[in-house]
Amino acid sequence: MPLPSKNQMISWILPLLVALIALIIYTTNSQKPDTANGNRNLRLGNPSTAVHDPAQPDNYLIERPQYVLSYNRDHGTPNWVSWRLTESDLGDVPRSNVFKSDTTMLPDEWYHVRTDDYTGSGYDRGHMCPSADRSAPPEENNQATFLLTNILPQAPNNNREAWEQLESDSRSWVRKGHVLYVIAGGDGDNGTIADGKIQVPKYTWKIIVVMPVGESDITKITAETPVIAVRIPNNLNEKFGDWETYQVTVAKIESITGYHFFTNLSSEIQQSLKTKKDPVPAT
DNA sequence: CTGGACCGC
DNA sequence: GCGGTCCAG
Repeated sequence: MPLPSKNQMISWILPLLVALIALIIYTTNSQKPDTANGNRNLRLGNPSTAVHDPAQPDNYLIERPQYVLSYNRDHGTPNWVSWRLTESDLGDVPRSNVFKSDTTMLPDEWYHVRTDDYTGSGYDRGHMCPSADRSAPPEENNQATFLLTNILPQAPNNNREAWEQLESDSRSWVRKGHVLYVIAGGDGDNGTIADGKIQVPKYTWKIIVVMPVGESDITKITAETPVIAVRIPNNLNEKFGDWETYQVTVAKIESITGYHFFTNLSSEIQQSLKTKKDPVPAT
């Protein structure tokens, strides 16, 4: 058997080396996800300084191309979910409708909330980043919104009425050319479901920064940029009004949650955005 | 996966 | 009617 030529050696070793290096880069990156500020969904700041570190199980950063969130292991829900919404996020991908445990982003030994945990609870599997906000191809965008780390138990009348109407109006603003920076979550204690594995929040809240038409760069945000914030009761059998009924200041949500929003903006602009209640943009 | 329900526009 | 949110089987 003749010795392999130099060329044959290279044809074997080179791909092997490339594969090895790629594997090293891949594993290194999956342990250290993109820095939070580089993700388009978290440009305004990280409200609870969440980190992707199992030592902080109740403020555990999960970054996806579709949204970024802080997960609370002991609540089985996100603390908050943050995403950017633009016209190019809206498309024709059908609603996946398949709620799934998040098996890729949580430490193996943590409890992984299952779709069955919500069945018969009386609460909806309430999307924070909505399905319809991630309807542009590929399908993974929509499927990602059905991961249960993006879900919290939401009273049906909250989810399907006031909350849904605000989501729908938001998409209407986006179709008129506005880019939105959105962050949503729950606060308070309305008991638990699934034998205590999932905490039900007493309120759901949402903050929306409405960018000038055609702008997505946060340096274009001024003290006059509209901000819409709501905090909606999450009680079964609550009688709900229009979402405008529930408008609050961002300062109110900060004082209740202890989070700090808009930390990537100047303190002057923060002060303005947090203390005003803006009129509702035209839909 | 399908079919059925709700709601608001 | 439609499009959005779900549910149960």
